[in-house]
Amino acid sequence: MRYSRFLAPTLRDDPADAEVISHKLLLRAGFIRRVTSGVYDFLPMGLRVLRKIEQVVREEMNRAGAQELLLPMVQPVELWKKSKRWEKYGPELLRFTDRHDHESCLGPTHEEVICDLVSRELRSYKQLPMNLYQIQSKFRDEIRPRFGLMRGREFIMKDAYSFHADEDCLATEYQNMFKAYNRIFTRLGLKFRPVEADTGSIGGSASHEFHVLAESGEDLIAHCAKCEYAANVEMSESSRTIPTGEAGDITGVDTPNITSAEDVASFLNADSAQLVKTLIYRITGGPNGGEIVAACLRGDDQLQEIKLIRALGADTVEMASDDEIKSVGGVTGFVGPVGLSCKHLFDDTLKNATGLIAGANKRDMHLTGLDMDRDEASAVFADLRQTREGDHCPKCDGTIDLSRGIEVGHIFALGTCYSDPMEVQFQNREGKRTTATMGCYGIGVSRLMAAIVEQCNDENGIAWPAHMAPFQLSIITMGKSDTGLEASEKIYQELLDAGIEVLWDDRKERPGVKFKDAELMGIPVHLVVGDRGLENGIVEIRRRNEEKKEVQLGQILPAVQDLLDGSFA
RNA sequence: CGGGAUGUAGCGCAGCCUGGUAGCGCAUCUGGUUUGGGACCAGAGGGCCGGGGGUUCGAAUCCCUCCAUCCCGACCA
Repeated sequence: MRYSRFLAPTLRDDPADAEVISHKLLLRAGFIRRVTSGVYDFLPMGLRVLRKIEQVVREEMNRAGAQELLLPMVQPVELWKKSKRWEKYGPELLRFTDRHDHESCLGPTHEEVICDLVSRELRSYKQLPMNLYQIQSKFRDEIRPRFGLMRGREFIMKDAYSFHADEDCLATEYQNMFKAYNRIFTRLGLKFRPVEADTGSIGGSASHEFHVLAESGEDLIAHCAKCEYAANVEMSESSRTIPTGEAGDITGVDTPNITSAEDVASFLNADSAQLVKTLIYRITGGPNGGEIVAACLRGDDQLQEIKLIRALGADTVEMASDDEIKSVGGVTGFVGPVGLSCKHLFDDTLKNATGLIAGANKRDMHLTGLDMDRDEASAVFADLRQTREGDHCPKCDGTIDLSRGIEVGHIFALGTCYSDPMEVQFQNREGKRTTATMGCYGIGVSRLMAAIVEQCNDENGIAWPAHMAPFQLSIITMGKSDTGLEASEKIYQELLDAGIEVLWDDRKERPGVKFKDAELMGIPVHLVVGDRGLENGIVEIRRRNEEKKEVQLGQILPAVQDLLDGSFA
């Protein structure tokens, strides 16, 4: 490709509204442009990288025995009503009505459509197992799109769906996909970690997320420093050492205008772990919607809302208003479990605890000497607290570290939660109609592009792993004499004929501009053709950010191939 | 949807407080000089100052309102 004819508009300054490095660099290097909130153009340069990522994903999925197909983006209301998700999915599902007054939606995921297809074609257990995947645009009307490609509303996803005659077969395929995902992210040159995950709104039994480790990640990952244990903090189990409190009688103490756990603890000269923090929530979705509940934790722990939601069997929860707190007998700032009329859940760390301090549900007063076994004998316990750095690993005697991660893949063992309502059935060996068991497996392809940049960048721009770069090599023609252009053209043709992806910077720009752009775009090998070298029959070649080497004109191809091979090491 | 910030040329910004009819750098176009790491000189094009309403003789500037964008929270690949 000749740069003078190529749409690759680079910017000298970071766009002001880009926050994370991948967003800045992808905009600056001319890979993407924003069209509207959470929706992007992929320019020629960006598409080249996207295609390479897709190709790695495709190769590994095929190798793992999955088969590619392509499902529609527009999906009819009937399928979503059948799965009950037309009601459940919420505003992220973009719905619209066509000229015939028929309701449809843009696919945020494809369980409905694939189940519909498979239910019509599947007859016998002999056709199973079957794993079908596609690489396609998805649309989710996200509340807050951000960070460029990291969280778009329209994005490109690889989604795979497997169908099985029984749970054992699903478990085997789940492991197969787990391994395939490890190969994919390894080939993409990423530092990543598979973690145990919440099954979330998709539903199902087992689930792992694959996280690229990066400071800009939106998720928190708890992982053991010693063993393989790793989990999203939304569900990570861990324990902590807690000082035991002195047993005693319940006593009311004045705590004028002192409300926060830390302030009460220091006022009473106690450890904030001895405080019971009581948070009042309203269940906002699910069968028990509207109910007010209390969650009680150690004063120095944070509530993990996802855990609360799971413990309650709710869909969503919200912090209760002051009026709602009052309605269950609480006083904002001085809420405690004693005397609250709503259902309350205690964190596991409060089991058998003695000498606790809690709000008295009276203004300016707390209770001391609370004893769980004596005063809350019928308490219901659950794991509600968020894992903290330094906690004990649930699997070994190691300690837990926290890292930020970008979720780039997610695999689910679904069971029959979709195939059942969607009636994906087959005849088993005994001739009986049986519902297929399912798994589903997603990779955020466009998000991966951003994640790679998050890990692979330096002060000069994007440092693509060589096999992900938009071009393998850039010819940088110096000066303005015709000899330089003519020599460059010959070299360009020679390299193209050898099957090398070449960007020839034939623009009438000064050398500095060309170097800066090639480095910004992350092209791994630069070939510099200048009058000075040509007089002596040589050109210069070098890898991005490395020392240059001189090469005889006749030796260019082998030298280039040598450097390119080296780039894969 | 809550909290915070910002909207002025393709990109980055100044001007706003203290109203007088829009400017700088980069980019673009023309001519010239340059040419081994984001050149220089001269000239040019490009703006309903986010939209609407108000105050005023006069609004980018003050007031109201809507919209958009970005950041922090709930969602997710």
